[in-house]
Amino acid sequence: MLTPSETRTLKFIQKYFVKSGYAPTLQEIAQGTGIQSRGVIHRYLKALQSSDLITILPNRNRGIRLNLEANENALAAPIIPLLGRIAAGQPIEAIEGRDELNLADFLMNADRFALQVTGNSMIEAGILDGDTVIVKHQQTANNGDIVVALIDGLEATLKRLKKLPDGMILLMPENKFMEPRVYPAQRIQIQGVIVGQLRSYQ
Amino acid sequence: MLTPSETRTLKFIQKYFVKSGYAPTLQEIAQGTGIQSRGVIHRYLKALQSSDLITILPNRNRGIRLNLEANENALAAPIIPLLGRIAAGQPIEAIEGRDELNLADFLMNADRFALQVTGNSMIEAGILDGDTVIVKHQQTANNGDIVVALIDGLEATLKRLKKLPDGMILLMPENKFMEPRVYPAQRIQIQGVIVGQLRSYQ
DNA sequence: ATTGAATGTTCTCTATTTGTTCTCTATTAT
DNA sequence: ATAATAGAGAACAAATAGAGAACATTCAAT
Repeated sequence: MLTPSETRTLKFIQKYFVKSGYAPTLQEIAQGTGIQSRGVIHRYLKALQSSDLITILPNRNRGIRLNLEANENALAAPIIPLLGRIAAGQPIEAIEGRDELNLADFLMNADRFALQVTGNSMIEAGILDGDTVIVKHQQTANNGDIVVALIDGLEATLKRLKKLPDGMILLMPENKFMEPRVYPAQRIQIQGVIVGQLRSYQ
Repeated sequence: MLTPSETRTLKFIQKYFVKSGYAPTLQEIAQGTGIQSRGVIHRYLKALQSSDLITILPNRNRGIRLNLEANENALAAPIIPLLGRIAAGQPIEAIEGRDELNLADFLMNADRFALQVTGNSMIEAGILDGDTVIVKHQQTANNGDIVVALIDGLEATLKRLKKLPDGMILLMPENKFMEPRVYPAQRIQIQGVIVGQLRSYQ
């Protein structure tokens, strides 16, 4: 089991690796984690090596190898390191004040549920066939929300909501090959509003 | 049977575990449950150990392990109900044999990290400006994978990978307004492969 | 090949936090 | 009255966190 300092050290190394393609020096780790002494860092590295998380190539500069593949066990907490922003043709840029992504904050809540999407009606909103959407259960929605709507109590559909001035409701697909449809408000029942979307490439 | 204070203590530990990935100190438990004395907390921990709910590693900082039963009851496991499939103009259809979505299976592993995407270069693959991608840290990738690539050890970019027969590497944006680029293999370093993508609408 | 700076390594030392065991007090239910 | 529960807090040993000196090795520039 890692101590918080060891965890901090490992995360910094991982981050550094992705950003620059090679391992940091002890000095750089020290700076990045707010410590003055290289000796302290070295002690943490030995601990990480004992846990099989890294390999130290002895007496080599930047001689740290990450052993993350070997450690296939899932993490205890729904937290993954958030390294920063990536844009085409630029170095990865740090996001101030945020260095981890907590999926619990992001998605978990008692009134949420998931739906798998089939079809391409929302493809221009970046929701593809096979994606999963996280829906917050609620009866009402704002103009422009993507909602799960029940039509005539029968058909369910995922569309963008537009309330028209005459009290009618417009359900808009995000696909130029499909047509928006207009319904009187009483035929439409909102089941929930999209709060998240996710996709697996595995 | 647990006393109310013991239950309160256990709940706090479970919560802390989910949030941070390691156990709290006695001091932190005390603060979190509104108690002044570490000695009191220690007594509760001993009681929880007698009920086989936790294991105390003696004389170690943060040396509390949750035993199986306590782990299963931990509230915030990264699981949300998966209701079924939704398609345009049809009722929600149940998915056989799956009724929950476990984000841990999906995303969590020691060798994963997150990046926030800026720009529109992957828009036709359903990855929009502001989305977060989950990347598996690895040096190699297959043809057609979406990868985080480091060009000349400097610029990082998110593109689809094509290995050309002549040993060159093609980095393809998924945006018809942008051009693919070809590089000699030694200029490109693969930092990881996309295994997931997520978006928040909140 | 030589040299000097940077880097890795091993140490000793210090301070603080943490776990642990006690004793003491107060409240509540039986 | 007695026992169970709840808490405060003192005292001590161990673990953790860190600084920094000293030395060996590596590495890049000359």
